Amino acid sequence: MGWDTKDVALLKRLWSAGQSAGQIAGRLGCSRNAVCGMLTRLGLKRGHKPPTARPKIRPPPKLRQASSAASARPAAKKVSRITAKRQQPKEFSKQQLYAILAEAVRNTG
DNA sequence: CCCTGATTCGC
DNA sequence: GCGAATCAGG
Repeated sequence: MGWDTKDVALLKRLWSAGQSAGQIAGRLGCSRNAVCGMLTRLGLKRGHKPPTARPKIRPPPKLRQASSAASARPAAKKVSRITAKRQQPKEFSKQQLYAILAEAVRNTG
């Protein structure tokens, strides 16, 4: 997932527009985790829920993937909705992107 | 039950 | 720096 300037821009735009990480993730074609992580790295976030309780208590589930640092994977989403996954890469035309953006801003602005 | 958000971990 | 794994709350 090479985060291009446009990707980050779209991410920030949709995020600011009020879109959820899942939505942005879907539009960008990546997992919400990537989007959320990106937002965290960018220093965005909405600051809704404070670090309820996530110190660093991570059991020894070592060995996560065993290949690329951050890239491919069945992405079987451990948590919830383990029934079907997105197959189509979801291609959005510029017009379509502008459409969703318009809709997003329409909702927020 | 599902979705959503945030953090931490491994490369 | 990136994505995945994972918990926590609504």
